[in-house]
Amino acid sequence: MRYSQYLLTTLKETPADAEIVSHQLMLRAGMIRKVAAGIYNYLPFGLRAVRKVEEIVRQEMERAGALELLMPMVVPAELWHESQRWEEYGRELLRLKDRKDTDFCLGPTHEEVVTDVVRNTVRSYRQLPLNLYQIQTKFRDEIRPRFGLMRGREFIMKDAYSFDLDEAGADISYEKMFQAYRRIFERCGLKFRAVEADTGNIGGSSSHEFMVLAESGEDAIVSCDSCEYAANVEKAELTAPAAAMPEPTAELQRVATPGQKTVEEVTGFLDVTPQQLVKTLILQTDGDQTVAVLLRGDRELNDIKLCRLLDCNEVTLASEEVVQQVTGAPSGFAGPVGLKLRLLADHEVAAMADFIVGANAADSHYVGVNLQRDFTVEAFADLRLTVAGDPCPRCAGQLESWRGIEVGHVFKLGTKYSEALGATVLDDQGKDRLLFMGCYGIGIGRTVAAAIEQNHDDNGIVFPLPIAPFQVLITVVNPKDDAALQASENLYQALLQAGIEVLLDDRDERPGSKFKDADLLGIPLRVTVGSRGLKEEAVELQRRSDGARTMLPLAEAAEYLAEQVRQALA
RNA sequence: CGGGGCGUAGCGCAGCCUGGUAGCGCGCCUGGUUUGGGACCAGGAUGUCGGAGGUUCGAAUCCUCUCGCCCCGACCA
Repeated sequence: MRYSQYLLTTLKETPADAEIVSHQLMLRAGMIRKVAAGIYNYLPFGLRAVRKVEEIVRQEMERAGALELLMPMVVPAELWHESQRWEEYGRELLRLKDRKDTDFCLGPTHEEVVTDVVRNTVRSYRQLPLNLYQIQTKFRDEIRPRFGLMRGREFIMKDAYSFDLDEAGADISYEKMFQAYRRIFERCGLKFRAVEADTGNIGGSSSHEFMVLAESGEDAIVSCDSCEYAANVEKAELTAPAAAMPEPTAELQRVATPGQKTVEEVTGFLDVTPQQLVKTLILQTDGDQTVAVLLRGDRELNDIKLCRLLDCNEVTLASEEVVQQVTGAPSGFAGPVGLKLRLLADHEVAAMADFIVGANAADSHYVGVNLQRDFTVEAFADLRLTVAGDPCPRCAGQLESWRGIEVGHVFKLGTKYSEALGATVLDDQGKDRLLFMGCYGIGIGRTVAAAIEQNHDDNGIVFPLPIAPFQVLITVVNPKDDAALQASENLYQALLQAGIEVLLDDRDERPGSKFKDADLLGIPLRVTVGSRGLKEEAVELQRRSDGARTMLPLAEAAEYLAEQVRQALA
């Protein structure tokens, strides 16, 4: 491709509304342009990177035995009614009506549709196992899209769905996809970790997320420093401390704490540590239950764990009015003593004695509080958010924490959808059997963004070669210099012949601008053709990754570059 | 949806408080000089000041409403 004929408008200045570096660079390098919140144009240069990732995904899916199909983006509501998700999915599901007033939605994921395909086409266990995938535009009406392609409302996703006769088969399919994902992200040149994850509203029994490690990641993950355990903090388990409940030593006593509401205020006022306080959260579920949860003062609630325990979809902090009504005090003074509410406590609380709680009365707390003696709870459970330093649930190690960008997610679904939609096959006994499913997603655009997040420097993008829009960039220092123009033209043609993806910067621009653009665009191999080198019948090769420069004899340059590309792709 | 902020040329911004000719830098177009790290000279184009209503002789500026966008929280590939 000749730069002079390409649509590639780079920006010198960073657009004001881009916050994270991948978004800024994608905008500056002319990869994407925003159309509306969370909705983007993929410009030619950006689309090439997207296609690269798609191609790697395709190859690995095919290698794993999956078959590509394409399902519609607009999905009739009927299918979503069958799975109950029309009601359950919430407002991320963009609903619309056609001219006949029939309900449709824009597909945010395709379990229903693919299950419909399979129930209508697969009759026998002999057609199994089956894995169908597509690469398609999804729409989720996110509450808050952000960070460019990192969290769009419209985004390109690879989604695969496996179908097996039984759970053992489904486990094998899951493992195959797991390995395929590893290969995909390795080939994309990413540093990542597979972690245990919550299944959210996709449902199913277990899942793993593939996290690209990056400071800007929206997810917190923990991993063990001595075993293989790694999990999203939402999911990370904590085993109950073995310590027995300590004996009370202090009397229950009410103290005045005027205006001291937060944990910091109360502990500061009483000159104690947050570890000596038990906070009482008054929460409401989407099922309109009100419950109280006890946590050690320095801990945070993991609402996903609580939801699982309460079998609800959402918990929110109760409003000031509700707190006032159930505790008889303004928020900040709630406590378990005498509280008439369902009362749950984190395991850690069971190991505490002589602690501090709110007194359910304005401006006062209790000190010297003890379980059993002063109040009882309905149950102890694992309810808090894991933090770095917590013990590993699998071994004697300690957990470390990281930030990650979720680029892939694999789920074991079981029979949730096959049961809802009635997807069965006949087994070897001639009996109907429900299919065991798995589903597997990769955010294509997000993977590109994550790769940039992980591979850039102050001057711009540093594309890993396998996903670079072009592999080689030829910079003609002065296109008015006929010898240089001719030499670069020859090199360009030779590289095209060799099947190399090459961009020839033949613009009549000052060299400085071209070099700046070259750095910004991040094409892995840059060849500079100028009079300086041509005197020695040579061109200069500079690697974007480390800036290393070498002179290449003109006659061998094409072959050498082609070999470099081949090696990088091997 | 709650909280915070912003909408003025393609991009980055000033002007608004205290109403009176819409500006700067970069980019873009034309011509010339220049050519190994964002050149220089000369000339040029570009705005319904997010939108609607109001106040006023007069509104980018003041008032009301509205739409959009960004950031922090709950959702997710």
